[in-house]
Amino acid sequence: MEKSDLLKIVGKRVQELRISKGLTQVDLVGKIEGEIDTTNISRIESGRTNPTIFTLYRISKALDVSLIELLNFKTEI
Amino acid sequence: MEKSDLLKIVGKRVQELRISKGLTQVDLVGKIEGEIDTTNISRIESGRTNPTIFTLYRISKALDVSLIELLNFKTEI
DNA sequence: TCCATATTTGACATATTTGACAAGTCAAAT
DNA sequence: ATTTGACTTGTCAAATATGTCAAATATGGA
Repeated sequence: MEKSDLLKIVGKRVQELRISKGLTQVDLVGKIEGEIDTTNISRIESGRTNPTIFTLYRISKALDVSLIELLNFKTEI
Repeated sequence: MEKSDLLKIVGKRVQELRISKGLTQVDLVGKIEGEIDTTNISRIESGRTNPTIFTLYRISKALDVSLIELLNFKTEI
């Protein structure tokens, strides 16, 4: 699988979870430990950046799911 | 959870899978698509670096497991 | 429409991953 | 003791993730 396709899938999953929790990007940023910005959330959700595992971990915690759940895509990759 | 703890868990999981497949780091690098170096495998396995999701994905493919399986730790995180 | 909120995008600086190579460590075998 | 294999560690440069701010664009409601 292409890098860009992987990043799109990851991003869509983040967005899907965020919206299902009724959170805006601003809300999500407010719940994330440490520094982060809607800029980065936007870039991750749109697949424009290749996030590190720790960044994804922090996002998963803010979304009240485990990292494994965050990465549990519908598509098998 | 601390960043360093997360990275150690991820690294141990990579190492555990690699060894269970009877591969050396050199073997693994040989199976990974695209450029990579045993230096990075070593750093990831020891938790000294915070790999991107795409790097972990490439490693998972070389280990013949899905990304989700690679990140399926014993410890719930 | 207008207004407020939400998101995206660009520009820039900083931090860190990654790739590459060299050198070091360590254990095992001969 | 030397060699061999596996892994670690250091350094360097390049690419890129991240952080920050500002501006532009989209979205939805009154």
